[in-house]
Amino acid sequence: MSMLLNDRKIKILEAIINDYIQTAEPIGSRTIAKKYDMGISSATIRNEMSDLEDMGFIVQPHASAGRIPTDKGYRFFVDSLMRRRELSDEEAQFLQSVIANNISQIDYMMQETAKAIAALTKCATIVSEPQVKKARIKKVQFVPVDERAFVMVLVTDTKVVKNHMVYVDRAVDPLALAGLSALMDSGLLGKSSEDITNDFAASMARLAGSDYDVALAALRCVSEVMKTEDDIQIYTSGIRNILSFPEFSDLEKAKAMFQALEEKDMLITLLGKSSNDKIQVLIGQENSLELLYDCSVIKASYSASGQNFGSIGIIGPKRMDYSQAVAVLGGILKHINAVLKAISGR
Amino acid sequence: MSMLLNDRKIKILEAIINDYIQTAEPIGSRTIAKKYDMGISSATIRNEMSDLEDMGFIVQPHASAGRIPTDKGYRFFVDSLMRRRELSDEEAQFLQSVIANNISQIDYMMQETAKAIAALTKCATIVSEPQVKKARIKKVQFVPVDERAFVMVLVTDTKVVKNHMVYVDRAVDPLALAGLSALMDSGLLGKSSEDITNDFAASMARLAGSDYDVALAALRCVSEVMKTEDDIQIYTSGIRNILSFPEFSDLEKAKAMFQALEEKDMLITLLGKSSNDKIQVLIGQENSLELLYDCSVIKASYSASGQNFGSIGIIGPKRMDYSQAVAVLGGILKHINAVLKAISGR
DNA sequence: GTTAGCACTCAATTGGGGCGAGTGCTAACA
DNA sequence: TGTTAGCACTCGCCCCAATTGAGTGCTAAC
Repeated sequence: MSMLLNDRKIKILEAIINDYIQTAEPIGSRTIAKKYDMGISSATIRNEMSDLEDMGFIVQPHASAGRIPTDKGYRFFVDSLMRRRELSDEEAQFLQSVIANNISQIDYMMQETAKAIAALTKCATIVSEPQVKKARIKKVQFVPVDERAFVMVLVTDTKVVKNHMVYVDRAVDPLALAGLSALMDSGLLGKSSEDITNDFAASMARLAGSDYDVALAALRCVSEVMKTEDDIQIYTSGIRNILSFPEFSDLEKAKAMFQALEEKDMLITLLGKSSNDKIQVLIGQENSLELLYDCSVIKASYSASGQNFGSIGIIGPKRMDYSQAVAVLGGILKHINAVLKAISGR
Repeated sequence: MSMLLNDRKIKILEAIINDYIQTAEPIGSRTIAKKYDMGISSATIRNEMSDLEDMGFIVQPHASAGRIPTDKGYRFFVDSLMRRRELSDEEAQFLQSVIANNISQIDYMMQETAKAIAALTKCATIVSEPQVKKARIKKVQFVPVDERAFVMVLVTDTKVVKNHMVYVDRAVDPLALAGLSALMDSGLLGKSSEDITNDFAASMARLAGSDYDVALAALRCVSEVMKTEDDIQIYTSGIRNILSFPEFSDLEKAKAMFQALEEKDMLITLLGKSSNDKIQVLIGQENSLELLYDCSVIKASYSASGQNFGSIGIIGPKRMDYSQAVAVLGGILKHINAVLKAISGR
C-alpha cells in the first residue's frame, strides 16, 4: 500500500496526462502497457493506477472507463513533470515581428499580441492595455472643440493615450484654455492616480483664477480617467477556438465560456491582480470566475521595474498544452517588457 | 394548377412562416388545419402546400416532415406580409435612455447601442463607429510627448476623436510644435479625407518653413487616419446569443458564425456600403459573407443630411423576429441621427 | 512484488419494432 | 371544378434488448 509517489507511479501519471492532453479520451491500463512500454504488465499498472486514484491524481469519469487527470493531477504535472519548452525559431521570430511592427502604437501592439498568441496556441487570448492607474502622467493637454467643449488628452509615461470629451456650461476662450492647459500640464507632470486627490485638484484649480470651474471640470476628468478600471481596453482574440475543443461540444459549457469572455467586467476580474511578474497557471477552479471552472488560465503581467501595467491571459481547456502556452507567454512578455522599459524610461 | 398566390395560399404561407419563426420546427398540413382554423380541411391545405412548394416558397427538409420556408418564402414574408411593429413603450424608453446617457462620448454611445440592441433582439449586433472618412476635420492639434514624438489628435465634426503617435527623427521644440499645430489646424479645418491629396499636403507643409519635414510627417499621419477604413472601430455585442438558437446547435455552423463575427475585415465587408438610409433586410445568401449564408442580416446606416457615417447590423437566424429587429433598428437610428445632426451641425 | 486469469461493470453501438407526423394520390361528393 | 375523406406509404424518432469492448478489481500463483 505504498502511498508514495514513487518513480513508477510518476511515469504512469505522466503517461496518462500526456495521452489525455493529446487525445481527450480516458486512458486505461492496457493502453498504457501497449503504448508506452515500461516493462511491466497492465495488471501492475492497474494496481498503480488504483493507488493514483486513491491519492487524488486521476479519476474515472465512470466505471468501466479509463482514467483522466484531476485538477490535482494537472497541478502536479505542471509543477513537477512538465518540461519547460523552448520556443521554436519560427515561433520566436513571429512574436518578435509582431511586437516590432507595432511599436509605435501601444493599442495596436496589444491587439496584435492577442491575435498572435491565439494563433500560436489555438486558445482564447485576452490582453489588457497598460493600466493608466499604474502609470504616471507625461502630458496633459486640452484641445478645444467648440465653445463649450474640449477634449482632454492624456499621455502616460507608458505612452498610452487617453482622450475624453469635457463639456462646460459656459463659453471658454481658446486662448484661455491653452493657458489653462499649460498650467495643468506642468502641475500634473509625473503624478499618478493616487496623487490626484480631491484636495490636490481643488488647490490646483485655484491657480486658474477665474477659470476655476473649467479647471476643476478638467481635473475631475483627468482623475476619472486615471482612476477608472472600467475604461481599460481589453483586447480578445481566438475566442472561437474554444469551439474546436471536444470538451466544449457540450453547448452549455461553451455558452458559459462565451458569456465570460464577452463581458469586460469578467475579464477584468479574471486578469485580476497578478501579484508578481511570474507566469501563473490556474487550473480549473483555481481561477476567479465560476464560469471558467472547466478551463485553465495562464496569465502574467507585463511590467517595468517591478510595477505591473497590464496582463495577458490564455484560456483553454484543462488539457491544454501548458508547456507551449507558458513558452509563448514568456516569449512575448520579454519583448513587451523591453518595449515598456524603453518607452517609460523607468 | 393555379400557380397564382391567391389569398388562401398567402394565408397558409403566413401561417407556416409565423409558426416556424416561433417553433423552429417543420410544420405540416394537419397542424395548420387544427391550429389556425381557416375552414378548410388538411387535405386542401396539403394541395395548397404542394403548390407553394412548386412555387419555391417552402420546402420539405426530408420526406415525411412538414415544410419550412425557403429564402424566397422569407423574402415574400418580409416584403409583403410582415406587419410593421411599433416599439413597446419600454423598448422605446430603453433605447432613448441608452443614447441619452452616452451623448458625451461617441465611442461609449456606439458600444452601448450594440449592447442594447443585442439585449432587446437576442441577436448578435455590430455597430461601426462614425467613419472619419466621411467626416470633416473640426480640430487638429499636436500634443508633444517627448523630444521626438508627439500625438496627433484629430476631432471630426461628428465628434469622433482619433489619436496617433508620430515619431520624427530629430528633436522638435514644443513651442515650434505648438505653432505648427495652430498652422495645420487652421489649414485643415473643414477638410474631408478626399481633400487631403499629396499635393495639398506638400503645399501645406511648405508653409511650415524649416519644419517642413515635421509638418509633412504630421500631415501624412492625418491623411492616413482620415483615409483608412481598417482603423475603424467596430463594436460587437451578444455574439453568444447565437448559441441559443437551435439552428446553430450544429457546431460547424456555429463556428462559421463566430469566425465571421470575430474578424474585423469580415464585419467591415458585411456592413459594406448601404447605399441609402433605408433599413435593409438581407436573407440568407443575400448578404456578402459566405460564412453567414445561414443567417439573416438587418442593417442600416446612420447619417446626417444624406451623408452616411456608419452602420448598424443585426445578425440572427433566418427565422429571426424580423419585425422586432426592424422596429428596434429604426428606433435607435432615429436617436442616433438626431444626435449626429445636432453635433455636426450639418 | 508481479503477473495471469477471470468475473464483473457499464458506456457505446447496433438493430428491430412501433409510433406518429407527414405526404401524395384517388375516388367520391357538392 | 374545387373540396374532402380515406388510405397507402415514407421516414425520422424513440425505445428496448442484445452485443461488444474497454476497462476494472480481485485472487491465486509465480
